[in-house]
This record gives sequence, structure tokens and C-alpha cells, in this order.
Amino acid sequence: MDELRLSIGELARRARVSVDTIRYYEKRGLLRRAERTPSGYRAFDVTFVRRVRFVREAQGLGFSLDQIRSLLDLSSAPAESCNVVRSAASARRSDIEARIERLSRMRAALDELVATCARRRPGDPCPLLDSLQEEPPHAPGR
Amino acid sequence: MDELRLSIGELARRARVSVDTIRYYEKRGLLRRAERTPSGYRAFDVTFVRRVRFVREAQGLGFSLDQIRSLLDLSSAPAESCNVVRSAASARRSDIEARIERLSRMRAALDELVATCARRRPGDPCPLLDSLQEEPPHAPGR
DNA sequence: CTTGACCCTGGAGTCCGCTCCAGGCTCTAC
DNA sequence: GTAGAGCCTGGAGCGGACTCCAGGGTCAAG
Repeated sequence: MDELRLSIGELARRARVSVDTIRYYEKRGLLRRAERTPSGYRAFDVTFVRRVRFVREAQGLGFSLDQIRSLLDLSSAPAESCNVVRSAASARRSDIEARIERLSRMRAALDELVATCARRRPGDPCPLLDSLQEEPPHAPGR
Repeated sequence: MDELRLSIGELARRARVSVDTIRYYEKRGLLRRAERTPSGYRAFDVTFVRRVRFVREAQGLGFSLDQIRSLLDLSSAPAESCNVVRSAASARRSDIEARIERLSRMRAALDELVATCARRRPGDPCPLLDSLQEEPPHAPGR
């Protein structure tokens, strides 16, 4: 396989995932169909390595593959569709922002827990459970 | 059912989950076994409402049920086991911290994307994909 | 004392995100 | 030209987190 094209195994190694995972991502539309060698082998552009790594990172942060696809779609949208991109991006942004806030409350609660645990007796209220008690402003009930 | 005890249906309504979900959480050890009425119905303490909501919140942030259980275990550990609690809590804390950092990078990348999208032409590099490219210090290859 | 809403258990089914396998072709390397 | 690693497709299997169902008991209202 030539210098700039990776076999599926190469891509998998570089992105630290399995070959099956790559094929699965392709099937799910997270990776565009790779070119093929005359014999039918996939030949990936090196840029695929980043894409795959991005997918894994985002998964680690709790995004579903569908969400990640929409994140990736933003990145490759043509400049013309700028308004669409902008509004999609800011929707994602506020989702991420909200996650950060909730995680920060958890972090604070854990700090509190550590700080108070020496003087806590069984039966005292737990700061951890309190960290996420706000009613969502008006979540329309799932 | 008396004033301070909730039936499973009541608990489910208040916590905005299904009855089956409650039973499932119980089975998975996220909720301690509830008391039973003479006829065998579960009778939950009102505090279960918070616990269930906490579980859902934490799930929304990308924690698995097993991780959430360990988070909850921290909160109910007796004061005696303080050192254990403290170290578990700080492990969780750094996990959360890392998530916050990675989400912040994503947020920054989205901001960048919005900012540059007006002047971006197809083929220009995508800031989004760049946001998570750092090699992990030395992940031991899965 | 029956109807309808609610509860019980145990187990099957579903969706997601892989992971594994069968059966078969390809590609160096000896 | 044959061994062995790698690739192909299609499909089955799996663990997590539910969701649904069958078959049956409970309970308040009329």
C-alpha cells in the first residue's frame, strides 16, 4: 500500500481501535467510504486517523455515535452553509456547556465530601446527592 | 400507602423514570432493597427520589451504572472508613476533572468553528477535529 | 363482589456498540 | 507454489441498560 494510503489494519493500529470497529464506523456513517485498491482492499487517507481518534474521545465523554456524527458533519460542511453550521454548532456548544456545569457541581460535591468526611457521622446528609438536585427548568418529561 | 412511603409507581412518577427502571436499578444494586408492605409491595422512603434522579443525571453525563454505584457508595460510607472514601472520592474527582478539560477543549473548538466558518473555504483545516488530538501521555495500547 | 388500576416475579426482547466467526480472496516471502 | 498474515462480506453473538410480557395477587370504588 502506497505511502499516503493506509490499509484498514494500519489505520486501526494508528487509531488504537480494532479493524472491526473501523468497518463498523464506516457502516454507521462516521467515516466516509474509503477508496479501494484494485483488489478491493480499503485504502484510507491519513486524515482518517484523526477522525477515528476524535470519535473515541467524544465517546469517552458520553456522546453517542449519532451525536458524534453530527459533530463531525459540522466540521466538513461547506462554507456556504455557514448559518446552518453556526446554529448547529451553538446548539452543541450549549449541550457541552451544560455538561461542564453539571460535572463541576459533581466535582464540588466530591470536594465537599472529602472535606467533611472526617467529621461526618452516619446519618448526616450527603453532599454528593445534593449536587444534582435542581429541577431542570422545565424539562418536558421524557 | 402511608404518607412517608412511596409505592413503586409513585417513586417512578416523581423521579420521572419507569417502574421497570426502578426494579432494574434495585436488581443492579443502585437502590437498596426497599421495605415491603404485608402484601409484598415495595414501600420506598422519600429519599429514594433523589437517589434515582442522581442516577439519571449522572448517566446523562456519561457514567455507567457501575460507576454511579461507586459514586453512591461513597456517599453512604460510614464515617469510619474515611480514608477509603477520601481516596475513592479523589479518584472520581480526577476522572471528572479530566472530562471537564476535554469538554472545554471541544467547546473552544466549536467556538473557533463558529468564528472561522464565515471565512473558511472547503479544504481548510477543521478546528473541531483538532480539539482532541493530544496523544494521551502514555496509554498502554488496548 | 366485581372492575380496573396497581403491584409481584421471572424471563424474553430490544437497541447500541461493538466483537467474533465462517468462508473465501490477496499478497508478500520463502 | 504454498504458508501465513491480512483483507473481504454477511451475519451471529455479547454486555449494558433498559422495556415488555405472561401469569397472577392486591386494593379502593361503586
